[in-house]
Amino acid sequence: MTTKCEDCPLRRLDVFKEFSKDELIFMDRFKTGELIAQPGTEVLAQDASSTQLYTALSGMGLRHKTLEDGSRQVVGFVLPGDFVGLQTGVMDVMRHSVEATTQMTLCVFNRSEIWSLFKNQPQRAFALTHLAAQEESLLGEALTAVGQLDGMGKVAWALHRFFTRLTALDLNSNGRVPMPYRQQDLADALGLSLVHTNKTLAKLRDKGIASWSDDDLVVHDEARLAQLAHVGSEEAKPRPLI
Amino acid sequence: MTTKCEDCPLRRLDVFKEFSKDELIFMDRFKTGELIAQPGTEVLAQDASSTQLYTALSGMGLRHKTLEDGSRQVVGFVLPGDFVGLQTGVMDVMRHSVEATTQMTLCVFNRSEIWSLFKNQPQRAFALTHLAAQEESLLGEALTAVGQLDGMGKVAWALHRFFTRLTALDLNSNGRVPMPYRQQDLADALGLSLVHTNKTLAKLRDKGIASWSDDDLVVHDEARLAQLAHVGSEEAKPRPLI
DNA sequence: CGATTACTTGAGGCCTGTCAATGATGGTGG
DNA sequence: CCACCATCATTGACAGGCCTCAAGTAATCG
Repeated sequence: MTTKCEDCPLRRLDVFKEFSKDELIFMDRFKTGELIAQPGTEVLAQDASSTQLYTALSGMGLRHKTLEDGSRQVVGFVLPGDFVGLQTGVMDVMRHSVEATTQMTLCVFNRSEIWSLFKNQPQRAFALTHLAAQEESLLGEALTAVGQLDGMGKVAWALHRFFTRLTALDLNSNGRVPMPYRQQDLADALGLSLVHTNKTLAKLRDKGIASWSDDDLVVHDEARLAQLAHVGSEEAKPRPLI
Repeated sequence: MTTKCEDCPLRRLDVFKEFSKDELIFMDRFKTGELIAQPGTEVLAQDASSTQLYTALSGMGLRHKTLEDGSRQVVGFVLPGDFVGLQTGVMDVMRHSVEATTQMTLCVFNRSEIWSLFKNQPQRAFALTHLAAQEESLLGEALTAVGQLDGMGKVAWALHRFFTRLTALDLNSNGRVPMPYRQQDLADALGLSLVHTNKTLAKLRDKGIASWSDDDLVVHDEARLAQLAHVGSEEAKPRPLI
């Protein structure tokens, strides 16, 4: 038994734009099922094409690229509401892998239906493009953090962004959000070594700014964290959900 | 007197997908004029919205983000055929600035017409999304290079990617392509200091692999450059032009 | 011809990577 | 129930790649 789009819990969050009645009906036909991905499972593979596209409904994962020498760049964290598979949807192949770090539930769409979305549901097509632009924006921020900040800045940036995104998803309870990743994942996202990432996290913990352990991130001083991350305080604008 | 889309020189290049007769007619109505941007001019400003979107017709520029402490991250180089303004088109504001480094000619579109594109020209809307996905892919590669490679690798990656893109645009004459940027621009793109970038370029020159001076990049040993950049040899697939 | 911009080169120091060892936890099989 | 193993987090020591500071050259411009 799968969730009907009408009953989708994500849809009610303020971060997501509202659906018209029409859109809801279309989405319900567009959605062909649900996929349960176990932790460690690869949902989409780099350099491969897929006939299916997904929207994360619950659980978390990450996007990463692997170089031939074995090093790995984490290019993003997949949270509920994120669309995955855009690249295979419009360009044939994925340029990065997507893997589940916790158990994930994903809404499944057929790639072959993408065209009908553009042809019959311009609003939904626009939403898809909006998400693509948003993803581009996110990657630009990540590139800026990795390129311009020092170790402390990078780690602070990542924790702050994560905290903000999770808070928008209403997963923040008293300054605590779930963060079910390994330190190695964060290190690979920031271009830092595992050791240095670990020591930097220890500093943030000792200073009483933020502490991350046992899959939970607790932020004690958000202002200080934002300052270290060199980010202002922008509220999240509503984005589409697909 | 502006170029008609039918006569657009870019359209004939193999990198770009072909237009249908219908699309050509639509694009000609969609295009409202041309903008000549002088070197150093800002075409689109970070955190601002614009009523106009552009496709670069000739000349080169760059996209960059500026932090409040003055440091700058170059998030991309704008070449002929590149669409700029997607973010302001679908999300209101730009998250980076776009500036011309040479004189540029840009095709101008009205942002308000974007919706008619989605409503009446699903093929063109799809093309736009394709470009967005491509841009995301490019940023993912840049992030991987900046995050995982050492100084030599980063510089080699940038030169290789630049050389490949310019070659696809048929701007390669005997292993020489125009590269009208400052070393500081490259440094800001790679998260390296100007000094270190300069010394790394000198090494590549001394080894006879590639030399960049006087706004021209000459690649003498593409295979070695690709190896240093940790990239395989993938041919460029045709992409849409808007 | 002074001022400005960009490129080049050397010297010194620190941030960050690498190596290595230890602890903590959880799963597994005897 | 307890060795055994695998994974992940933690900490110290050391080295090196890259940054910063600084000075000098070359080219362009008003």
